[in-house]
Amino acid sequence: MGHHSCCNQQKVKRGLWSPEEDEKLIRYITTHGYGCWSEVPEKAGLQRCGKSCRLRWINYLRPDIRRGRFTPEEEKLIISLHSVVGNRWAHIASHLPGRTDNEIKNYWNSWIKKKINRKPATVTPTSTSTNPSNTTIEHSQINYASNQLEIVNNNQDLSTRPPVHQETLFSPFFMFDPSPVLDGIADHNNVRAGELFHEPASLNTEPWSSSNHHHHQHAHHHHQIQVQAIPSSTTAFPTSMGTNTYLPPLIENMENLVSIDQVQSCSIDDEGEMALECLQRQQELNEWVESQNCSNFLFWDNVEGPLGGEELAPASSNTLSSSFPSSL
DNA sequence: AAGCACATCAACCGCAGCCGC
DNA sequence: AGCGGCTGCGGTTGATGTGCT
Repeated sequence: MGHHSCCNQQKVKRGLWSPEEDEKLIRYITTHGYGCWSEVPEKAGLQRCGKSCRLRWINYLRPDIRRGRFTPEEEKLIISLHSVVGNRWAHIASHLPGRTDNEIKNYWNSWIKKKINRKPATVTPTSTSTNPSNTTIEHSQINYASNQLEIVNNNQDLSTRPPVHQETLFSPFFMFDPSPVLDGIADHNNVRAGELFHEPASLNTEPWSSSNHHHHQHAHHHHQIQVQAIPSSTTAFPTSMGTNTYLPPLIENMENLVSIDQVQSCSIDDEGEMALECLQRQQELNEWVESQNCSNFLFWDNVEGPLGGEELAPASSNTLSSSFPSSL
């Protein structure tokens, strides 16, 4: 096997990250950004390869990470998106604010295992449902009851079925109706339900100097941190992160950071869809942000309750302990 | 209490694609 | 055009946690 090409240097540490390493990485990123990941380990004083640093940051340390159990709504979204795009975890993650592709992938794999194990019991003749909310999920039928998800496949496993209909790729909300759950949220936040998912999804899911459309991003975003100040008086980090108790001095600088993608993004994907709808959404988002006094770009804190946020890991203890498994 | 099986999740690996030279 | 460096992605592994017997 051997190490990755970027890790050929002497004594590159592997395995779980220690709290000290995390602190070094956070401290470096918050003060310098990460123009070139290959330079990060050296400059941050880490015996890690750049790839490992990037992974650690993206999957664990970045401030907008959302941890804890997936809510039923997130599960629905994952299922819907997976039925459309297949195992494109990064794409799916781009629609789930604060969730990482790794997390979704892990979730799906473990979930699929359960499905496979339970498969004989889950097959029901409900695939003829006329419920319009399910009509675009062509080969599967999803039942939701007591947070138990049931997928009934028509002779094909979701995990192996190829993506369908690229034109529906970015319209997950056309596949099911989130309104019963989200109405309250929309009312509360003066935002339409669709926006609630759509906008933050494109806002948060990639690190500051990155974007979802990796095919064209490198030259545009590397070697600089796109920074815009948010007139924020409160922390921009999910409380569920527990960062308030972990590294308060280190995250101070980050509160006012938001990528140009977060401001401009409209899920411009490599498939190149969006344009007018995107621009409209951007404008709506800007207006909404202004109307909200820009207190926060992370909606999830606000919607935590209605969306089943009680299922999220309790802020401090759980998150902290899981943040540093090596310290346990 | 001990041992085992299973579940979860952080991290690694290899590859693809892009860019600059 | 070819090469090397870099990033991002998806598949996979391995350590740890948890529940059951």
